[in-house]
Amino acid sequence: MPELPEAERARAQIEKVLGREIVFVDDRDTYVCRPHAPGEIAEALIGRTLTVAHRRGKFLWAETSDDGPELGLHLGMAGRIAIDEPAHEKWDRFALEFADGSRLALRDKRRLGRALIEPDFDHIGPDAALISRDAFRERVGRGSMPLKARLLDQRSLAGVGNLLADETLWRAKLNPKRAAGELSEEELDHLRRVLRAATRDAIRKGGVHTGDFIPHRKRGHACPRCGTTVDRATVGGRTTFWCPNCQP
DNA sequence: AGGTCTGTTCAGCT
DNA sequence: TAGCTGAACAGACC
Repeated sequence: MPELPEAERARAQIEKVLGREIVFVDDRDTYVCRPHAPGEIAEALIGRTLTVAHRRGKFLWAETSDDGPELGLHLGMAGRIAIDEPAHEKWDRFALEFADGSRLALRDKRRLGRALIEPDFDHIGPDAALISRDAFRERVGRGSMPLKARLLDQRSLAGVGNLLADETLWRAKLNPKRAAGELSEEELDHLRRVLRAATRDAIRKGGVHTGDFIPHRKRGHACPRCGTTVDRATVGGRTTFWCPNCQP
């Protein structure tokens, strides 16, 4: 279940194959490669190389040589980038093969990942790890939506998933159900600092889904800070855990 | 073995 | 327009 930290690892993986000539593209999965027909992505990429790998939030894209189209990739909920691993017939939803025999695959059990050319990121907000203080105040601190729902909205802010949202709100001692627009500037600034720190920690630990990032995120578990049993509810359409004592 | 849960994005409502 | 709901997917889990 990739979030920003996992996406950054994936971007680094893509960097390993920059400059290699693409000789084959497996774009047969019309769901993952929508809206393209089979062969369209292949036609656009064969003969070119990937030149630069970018990321904003969870969205990945690579520039291609000779003014070629950009290649957009998204890991969905279960995807990862596999470099030079033996091909997996079922789970490799998209793949590039290079002239030197190496291979890049979008390996995704759930099939919610995406691969497409000329991706459009106009509607995606600034990266959660890079957003300025003023932009954060403006984009997050508005509206009547629950604060957690606002953090998960990739148009407001790109990169925060369910686990990172819970971890960040727990560290910041903010209740996920509070209306985002009712936070003070001080609370928003604090939230932004905590979010950046939590994101850095998650990247360092190799991702947010390693198990120990937010250990109390289970029914009936105790808050690591005060021992209170955590509450559980659906907020913004997502399962949410919080400490009713620390996050009033 | 079957039902429930999982998370992100997007379409389609109000 | 803002915000909410459910569909899409398919494996993990109980």
